[in-house]
Amino acid sequence: MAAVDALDARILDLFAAEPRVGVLEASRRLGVARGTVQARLDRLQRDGVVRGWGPDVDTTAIGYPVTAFATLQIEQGSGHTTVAAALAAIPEVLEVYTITGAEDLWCRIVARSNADLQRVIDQVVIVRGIQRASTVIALAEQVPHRVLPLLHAATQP
Amino acid sequence: MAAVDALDARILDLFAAEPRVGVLEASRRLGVARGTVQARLDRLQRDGVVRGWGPDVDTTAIGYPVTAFATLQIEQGSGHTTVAAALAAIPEVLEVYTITGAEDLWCRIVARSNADLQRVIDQVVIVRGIQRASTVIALAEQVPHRVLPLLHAATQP
DNA sequence: ACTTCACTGATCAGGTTGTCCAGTATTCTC
DNA sequence: GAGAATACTGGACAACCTGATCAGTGAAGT
Repeated sequence: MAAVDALDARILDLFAAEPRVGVLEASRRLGVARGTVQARLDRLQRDGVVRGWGPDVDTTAIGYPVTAFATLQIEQGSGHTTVAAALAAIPEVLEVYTITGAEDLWCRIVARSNADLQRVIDQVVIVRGIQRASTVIALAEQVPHRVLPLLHAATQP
Repeated sequence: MAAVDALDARILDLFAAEPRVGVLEASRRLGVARGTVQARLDRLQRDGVVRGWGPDVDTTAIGYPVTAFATLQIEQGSGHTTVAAALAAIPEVLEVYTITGAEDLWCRIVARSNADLQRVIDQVVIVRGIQRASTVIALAEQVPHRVLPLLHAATQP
């Protein structure tokens, strides 16, 4: 596990808020030397704290305004991994986890409309090994995905 | 809704794979003029297709290897928004949605350990208006969060 | 046929990057 | 407490990239 301190958190905050600032400008804003910012970024990446800097694409903006969460039961004997691999082939499936509890898999899916969601679910349940799917629709995004508050909390103790 | 074409998708693919490439290098790799890449990026951002370029922080790497999904029932009369705002104050709560079905809210939470998860859940259920919480633990990340395959699919028709 | 739009290829000044370095402060180890 | 390791600062350098702008070309829509 990698240790992150308050400066790391401030650096990532800044780059999250204004991705276009360069290392030099960041060092000015944070009041540290440029080499420090550069070294911190390198370290964060090397330690795996930062997985990447990919663009955050809004699915609504590209025509998929419907988000749903599906929990799946799979047949005894079907491997989770095999089923998950088949799900990965469906582009509308954005995320898949194996979970505890009565259900086996959890996934996040998107669709162009509620009617289109049926089409996507059909693609999901047709996957070999899936026994049952239960779906709920996300009505509103109350707290958008975020990690930075946690990062700050992690630097406290 | 913004229209995205294959070139947009290729641009975002490239920047997701290699965030450090500049606009100039990207234009060379993609075989288009630099101004085109620049204009596309500006448009994608302006149209809201790209929300940002924030660092993808790995919660495991910063000491929170446990991910769980909680569904909450809230008391009749308690506003979803009020409850969600209270949840937003807990850094371990990474995401909150209102959902259809028997439950009212869905949220993603992380913790330092299974024991620590109890602490976080306690913080969640103590929020005024929450009646009941049901939690499942994510055992394995079968398909990590992704959007780019969908982006490519959206450019097909 | 006309207008609009997007792309190309080019230019320009200015700023930034990557990479060194020596000096200093802090923390850790023996 | 002494020595070693580590991290940060402030500076330097050449090479490169950015943001902005331009005229010219092709395609699409009116």
